[in-house]
Amino acid sequence: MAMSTSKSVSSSSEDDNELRRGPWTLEEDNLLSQYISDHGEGRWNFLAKRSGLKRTGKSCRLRWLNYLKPDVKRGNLTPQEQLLILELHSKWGNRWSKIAQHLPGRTDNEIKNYWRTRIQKQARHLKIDTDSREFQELVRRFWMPRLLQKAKESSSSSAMSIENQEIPLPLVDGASQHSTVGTIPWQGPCMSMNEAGPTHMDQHEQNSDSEHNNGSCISFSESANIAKVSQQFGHTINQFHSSSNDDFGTFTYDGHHVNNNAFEMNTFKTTTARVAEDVQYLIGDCQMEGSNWVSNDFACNMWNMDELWHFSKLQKKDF
DNA sequence: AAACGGTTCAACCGCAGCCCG
DNA sequence: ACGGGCTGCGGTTGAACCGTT
Repeated sequence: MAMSTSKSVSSSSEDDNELRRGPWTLEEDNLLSQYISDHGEGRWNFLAKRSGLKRTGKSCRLRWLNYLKPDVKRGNLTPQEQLLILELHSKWGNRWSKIAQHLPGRTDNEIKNYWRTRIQKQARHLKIDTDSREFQELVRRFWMPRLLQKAKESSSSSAMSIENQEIPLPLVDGASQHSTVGTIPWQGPCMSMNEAGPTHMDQHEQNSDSEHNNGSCISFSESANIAKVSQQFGHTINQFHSSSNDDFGTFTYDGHHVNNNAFEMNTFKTTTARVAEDVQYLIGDCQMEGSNWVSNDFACNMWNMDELWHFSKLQKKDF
């Protein structure tokens, strides 16, 4: 990756005192890593001067946090992580660093790139504004079920339960202690179209009581309340079987006692299948021949644009 | 094989907020 | 209260990569 951009990399022969810009070399990486392991991170401008790097403190900080830091996770985002990003973005908008705090090992830069290159791109293709309710509906009713399906597939293929994949559900803004770790943030396929958008709702959402919803239809703003995600999940299940109890730390489903902190794979599978059924209903005959979204690698690569397009058309009829 | 166009992601920039003298 | 330095955030850029023709 050692190349020089006309704009960004200064020639060292021109002026040894000039700051370097552009891609980092292996030597620079080693120098920075070594300095930080010796002296710790922080005081970036000081570090930049003392380490011998011809970089700004800012550049050093960025390189460390986004690339060199040992706990930075490499590779594609998992479906679970993608789900979490969708959910958290619906709540917080472009608060990348805040979102990143809830995805261990992922950087704000990475999440921002994911959003812009994957999510926003799809919205652009569909001529949908990502701030619109239409888009939020699309996310909730189309993408999330698919990610959920994908998560299920990846979980079952690796013979791991969801709990073992360590999908952290954030405890945020004084969120209820009932919030859990390891719960997929799915709230069900139907939402009220009369609700306000996802922004500026922090105070309101703390007071919103999802128990007042009818169970099958929830508002987007409420569903975006991460603190209640697991609760809503229980209600979604309740929609099918009316077997949940009021304690959303645990609930029963199909006669099984399910702990929200680590709900069982069987439950997850069954629920996913039902969500998929629901989405099949929503999409109906509009599924394109040969576009098997279950087998498509939609979560890791492109979404199926045919389906998205048809789905967005369906939605537009609703508006 | 080469050219081309689209996509990805590391890195940069400007700005805002915080802290401290 | 003010100004300067530092840090962190979000938006943008562009080279490298990848798939298609």
